[in-house]
Amino acid sequence: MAEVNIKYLAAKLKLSPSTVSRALNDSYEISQPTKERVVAMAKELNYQPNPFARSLREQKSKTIAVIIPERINNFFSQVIDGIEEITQEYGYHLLVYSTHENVETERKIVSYLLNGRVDAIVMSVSSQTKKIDHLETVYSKGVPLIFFDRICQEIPTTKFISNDYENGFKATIHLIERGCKRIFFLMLSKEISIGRERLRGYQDALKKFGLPYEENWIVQCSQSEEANIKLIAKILYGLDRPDGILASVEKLAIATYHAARETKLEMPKDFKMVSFSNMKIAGLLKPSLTTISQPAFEIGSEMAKLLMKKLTKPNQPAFENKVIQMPSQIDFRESSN
Amino acid sequence: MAEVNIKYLAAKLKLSPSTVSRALNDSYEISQPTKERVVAMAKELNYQPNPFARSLREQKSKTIAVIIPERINNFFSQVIDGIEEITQEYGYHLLVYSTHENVETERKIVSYLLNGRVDAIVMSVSSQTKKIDHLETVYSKGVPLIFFDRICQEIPTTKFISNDYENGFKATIHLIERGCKRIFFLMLSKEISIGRERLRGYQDALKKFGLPYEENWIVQCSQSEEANIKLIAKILYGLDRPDGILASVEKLAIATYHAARETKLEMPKDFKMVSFSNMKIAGLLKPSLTTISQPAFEIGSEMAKLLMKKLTKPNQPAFENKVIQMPSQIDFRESSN
DNA sequence: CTTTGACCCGAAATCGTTTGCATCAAAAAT
DNA sequence: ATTTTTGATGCAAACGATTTCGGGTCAAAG
Repeated sequence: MAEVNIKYLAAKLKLSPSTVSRALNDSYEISQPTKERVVAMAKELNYQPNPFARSLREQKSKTIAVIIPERINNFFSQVIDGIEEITQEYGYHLLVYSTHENVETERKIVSYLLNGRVDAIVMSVSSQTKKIDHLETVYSKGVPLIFFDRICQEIPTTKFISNDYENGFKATIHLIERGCKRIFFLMLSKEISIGRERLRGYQDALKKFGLPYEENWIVQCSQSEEANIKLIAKILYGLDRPDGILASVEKLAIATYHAARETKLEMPKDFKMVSFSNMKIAGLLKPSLTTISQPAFEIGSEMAKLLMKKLTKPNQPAFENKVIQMPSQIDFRESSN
Repeated sequence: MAEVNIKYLAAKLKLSPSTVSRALNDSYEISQPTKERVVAMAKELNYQPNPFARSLREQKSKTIAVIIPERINNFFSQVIDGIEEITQEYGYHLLVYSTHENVETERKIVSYLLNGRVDAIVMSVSSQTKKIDHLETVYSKGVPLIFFDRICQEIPTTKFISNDYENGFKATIHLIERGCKRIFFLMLSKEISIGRERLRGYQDALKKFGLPYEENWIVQCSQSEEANIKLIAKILYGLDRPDGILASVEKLAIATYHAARETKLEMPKDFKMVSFSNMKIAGLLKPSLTTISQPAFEIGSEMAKLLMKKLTKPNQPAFENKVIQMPSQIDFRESSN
């Protein structure tokens, strides 16, 4: 493990550590020949500067935290791919955390990150997050913070989402046009912004067409897959069962497939469904699923670009308090036809 | 941003930084009353030790790197969930990198990690990895290293895989029993260990049943989804097309679904398929897919347990040079019946 | 002949912790 | 009464990099 550090390098070259440092950082104070000599030797000895020494001195870590509610989810995976695409060019590293939709875990993770370990945080809040004092702490500590998808409106920073309202609206209209009269809305939690926007779109669409709807058509699901399947199956068994379903997140669409199987109901004959989902194989399901998919990769890369601008250029202002919308795409398939 | 550090804390308490440090680390040298006073003040001022100063001093980072070939893959996501489950308890952080199946990217990522940034590396090598000098460098530098799934046999460390040979064998026999005579094997690359083992199982099963097979039944696919679909479609259009397919990785099964659709062939009527896959919704596909799924979460958590033992206890030996097998599960579904 | 400035480099401080060693008072042992 | 032990704390060095400050050389300018 005999680490080769800058002092060792300096000794080898019969130079001082300061000169070596400057040479490696291409300082104007060092002569060309010396620079070359240093760089050559550094390469030969395979010198790698100690990241902690540097971080300590520079007060920055070249590391970004990404906090997501769950890992087994195409949307979030794609977003991270998008982020990495950009940050890798700049030599930044990604610490990835999953909250598993648990607020307590979220609070804990966030608290780990307040000591300068990361230069910025990119996050999508858990569905259970109601109190947001931990997020306010992050903001007030001055850690650059960006939200996406599940955003927290109260914190004045930049947020990236898709046109959720519009797509909730469009999807509902699509179902109405396909003849649905009793359209249910499945959501994870009232807390999350994304669900609320999609819900508003749904409600406004019904209103526009003068369709009545009842409170219990808005179904609050939980984190438990089994519980959700049971809940949805119960709804499908009911006398006043839906003829249309709008699932605000992918996992609820999946649960609905299982529930449909259990109740022996068939899409799109017995009811139709549209879901927000970034599943790649939506077209291979039985029946294939009509989806509204967000430009996940682009959301990730756009966020990263904004971050890199802020972190690598001097005198950058704080992130503006605004919401950036990136359009989703609707793919019509069998489940709603 | 006025950071509260140990010096500030010491001044407030009218103690020296060393005493404060020892008190916070619960050293026996410090009296109980002082300890309490220090801890109380630390809490009040919300003191968070600077991780870089600590890492620099301690020569360890409490960070582990996880390197995977792709993010949009249930198997890898589950593995990471498993790792995180354990490491989080110990206060370790996870740097996650994707190579996108690209060796050059893999080399670059690995080289970033040789400077002590991480205390250990957990990885699954890219399908293109043939030369392994970069991995040897990691090993020789003494960075604890564990492989999983796509392992590198040449490096003498602990590796975690599933019973791939056995399952390749079983899956093939299953297809044979279902009447298949011309079973093709789809693989990503000859380089990856996992593919080789599964292939051996396939070959031995055919041999056992005295079934002849031709070289071109072993199909080498690429990274491009489209190219794979075209390739498989071409095979399915062929006169000597397969009546059974064993896909050694999930993405090739997906490609086969698309190819089948293109060629208007139907599973399981025209050909049957079994795939290695950790897809959760294999049962919802049309037709539902017979899968061999690895205990991904457990693989992750077992690796993490081994790591934590090594990293948190004193005088731990290097990882043994051995392969740990964790049994997969086969779920028979329509695609092979 | 002195001054100026460009150029190249080194000593030492700094970032925030941890820790080996020194200190020093009080209690215990002689 | 003197020495030894014990317990609690402080001083200063270290970890490995960057950077401020300053020193020296040499050529051009005054």
